[in-house]
Amino acid sequence: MPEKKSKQLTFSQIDAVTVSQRYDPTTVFTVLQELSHYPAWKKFDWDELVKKTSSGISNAREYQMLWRHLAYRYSLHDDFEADDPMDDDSDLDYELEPLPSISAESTPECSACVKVMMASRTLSESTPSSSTIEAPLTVNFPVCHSFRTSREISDPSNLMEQTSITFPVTVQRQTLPTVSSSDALETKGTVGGSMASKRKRKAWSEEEDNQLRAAVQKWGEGNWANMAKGDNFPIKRSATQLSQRWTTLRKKDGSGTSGTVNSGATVTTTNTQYTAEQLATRHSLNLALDMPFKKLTAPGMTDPGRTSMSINNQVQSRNTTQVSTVRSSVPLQRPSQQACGSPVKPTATSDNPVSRCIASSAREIKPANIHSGAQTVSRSNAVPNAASSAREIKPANIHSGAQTVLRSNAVPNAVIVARELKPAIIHSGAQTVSRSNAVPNAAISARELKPAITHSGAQTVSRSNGIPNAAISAREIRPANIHSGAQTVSRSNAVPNAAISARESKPAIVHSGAQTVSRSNAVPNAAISARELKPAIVHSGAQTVSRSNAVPNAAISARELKPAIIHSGAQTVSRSNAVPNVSPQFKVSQTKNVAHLVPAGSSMAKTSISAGLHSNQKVHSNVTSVKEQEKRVSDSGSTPKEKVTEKNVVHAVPAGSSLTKTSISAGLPSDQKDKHVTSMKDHEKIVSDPGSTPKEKVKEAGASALITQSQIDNKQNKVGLDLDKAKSTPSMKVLEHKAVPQNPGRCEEQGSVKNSIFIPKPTGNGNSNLNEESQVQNQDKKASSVNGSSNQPSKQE
DNA sequence: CTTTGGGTTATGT
DNA sequence: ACATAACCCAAAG
Repeated sequence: MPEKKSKQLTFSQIDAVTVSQRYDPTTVFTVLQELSHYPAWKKFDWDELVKKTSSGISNAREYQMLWRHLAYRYSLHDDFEADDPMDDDSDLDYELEPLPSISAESTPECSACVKVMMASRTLSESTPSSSTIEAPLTVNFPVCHSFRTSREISDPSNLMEQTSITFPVTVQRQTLPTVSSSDALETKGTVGGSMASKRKRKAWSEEEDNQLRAAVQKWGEGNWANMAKGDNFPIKRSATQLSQRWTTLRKKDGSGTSGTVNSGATVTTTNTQYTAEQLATRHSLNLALDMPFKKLTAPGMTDPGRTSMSINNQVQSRNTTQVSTVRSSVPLQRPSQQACGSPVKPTATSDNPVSRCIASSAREIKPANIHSGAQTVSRSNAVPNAASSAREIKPANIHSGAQTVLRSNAVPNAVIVARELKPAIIHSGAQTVSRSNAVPNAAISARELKPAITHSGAQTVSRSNGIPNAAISAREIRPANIHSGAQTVSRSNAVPNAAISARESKPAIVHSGAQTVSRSNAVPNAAISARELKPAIVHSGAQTVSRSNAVPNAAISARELKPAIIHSGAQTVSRSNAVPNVSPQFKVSQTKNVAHLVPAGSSMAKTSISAGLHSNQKVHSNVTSVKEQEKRVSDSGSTPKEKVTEKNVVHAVPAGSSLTKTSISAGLPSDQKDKHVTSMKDHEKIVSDPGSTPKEKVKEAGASALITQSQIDNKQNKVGLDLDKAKSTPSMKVLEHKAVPQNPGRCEEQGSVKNSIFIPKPTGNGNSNLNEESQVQNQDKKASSVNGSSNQPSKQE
């Protein structure tokens, strides 16, 4: 029995056994529960507590002792008549480790312990609830106190044995404490009859959101059915609902406005994530304690760092969402994977400069939350001949940290590999597979970089300076959302004999970032290839496979550049100036797939075309609005003169040349009905409905909308007839760029689609994306004709 | 089975 | 009253 107090002790399994030998789990939980309900501002009045307690403890000193044992490993002595005063809190200076180390094996057992304890409690109390959950629960107890909980095995000699026990556990089903206050639970047939209310909506609570995030983290997106069916899945929603909610959540998280960006160490609600085990434990505790989870704060503590017991600590740290007093300075680790309480940085590093020839690998580094820490697989200084690899680095949230697989200085002959870097959300961090300085003969590869959302971080596979003979490859870079970050596979300066390849870069949405496979300056004998660059939507970013200046003997290839919609960005496969002997395999200006062509400059930093181009939004907004109006029109049969006001139009905000200035998404309507990709359907619908003759106005505010040639080409053939039909709706007012349309006759008259094509203007300075950008702006804004390819935008009645 | 589109409801302005 | 967001259902893929 532990007797000595010491700082940062942990509540060990031995302690648990000690407690359980002495007290019934129900008693323990009751005490904790009562204490947790105790006003936080109040100093514990043990006498008062004991008077009211339902734990069965009648002695205030004993009550206090139990608490202190749980919270601070205070010794469980038998002498309750001790002479030390009750209000002596001196021992409370010695708190337990907030996140004690728990072995990977014992974690599920802890969880199981809680379940069993919960079961015992609910059984003993025989709550008058109707339904019960019955399931065999196999628990592998190295050291535990199962005999008490099962109430059937009563041989204490088994105490320290390692046994595997299967409990027939029957748990009373209890209502989830997750329902928000505004929601009633009456939906699911509480009283035997009325299932009739088929559409009782139930708002998603914060906790449900977090649970969903955790579930997605565990099962991945798409397995909604499995989640919904999952036995211990806490969310009682259908698969469809899960899916829908997830899309909503993603949007939310992607908006970056929901307090998800934290500068400090504290965690806000939306990004707290839980693993399934955590959730299970948490839920079990909820049930066991019969209390809302948020009340598990260490009660009565003035020091928020203090906690009640180890398991409580874990729970607390997972529950930073609503417990304002808990400072989650120590990010939670996935308990089943790693030991709890590991330091902030979940790193697999070989930073030791002394060591040589080290291979460091990290598999499945999956911290739940990385708020300010860096997840790094790195080797820092002067480590020759090293190989570092990281597989499946899947942080759920990286708020301000950098996920990095890098090697920084003077690392010759290194191999850095990162596979499946899948951060769910990177808010401001940089996901980088890079090597920076003077790294000869290196191979850097990253496979499956799939951040779901990158807000302002740069996803980069790069090599910057003076790196001869390097191979840089990135496969399957698929960020779902890149808001302002740059996805880059690049090499910038003076990199001779390099091969840069990027395969399957498929960002779903690139808002203002530049997706670039480029090589900029003075790169002789280089091969740059990009395969399957398929951004779904590029809002204002430039997707570029380019080589700009003085690059002789280069081969640039791009296969399958298939942007679904390029709104204002430039997808370019180009070589601009003074590049002899080039055989680009992909000619942009002649392909249907790339329409909105902006000559890419040499500088990556300057390729953020966003400049005032949110035509996308305009188009979408207008389309959507018109659609809706049309709907109304057709519904009413009238011809209302409705206006689509500028609310639906995203105004042109000239963006600066630097990436940091191109956060177009900020100005975008938060909701495009989630139909970015599919909105062309709306187009079709609009123009294809000849029945109505709405006199609608789609106001343009200065800037004209843009629909790229790819859109036109992809859709126009299909829509062609419909477009013709659409002539019958001349009252619809949409701007049009009559710029060398492939179907000029049609486009000119329909007035329903703005069409603009930008042919790259060969300038004297191919580096100047700024110039290019401004040209685009000019084209867009002033509708000035560049190369005669763009005409004045016109409004039609 | 999941996603998508549309309708409905709730909430904010 | 209107606009938007959130939710639910049904159909499409």
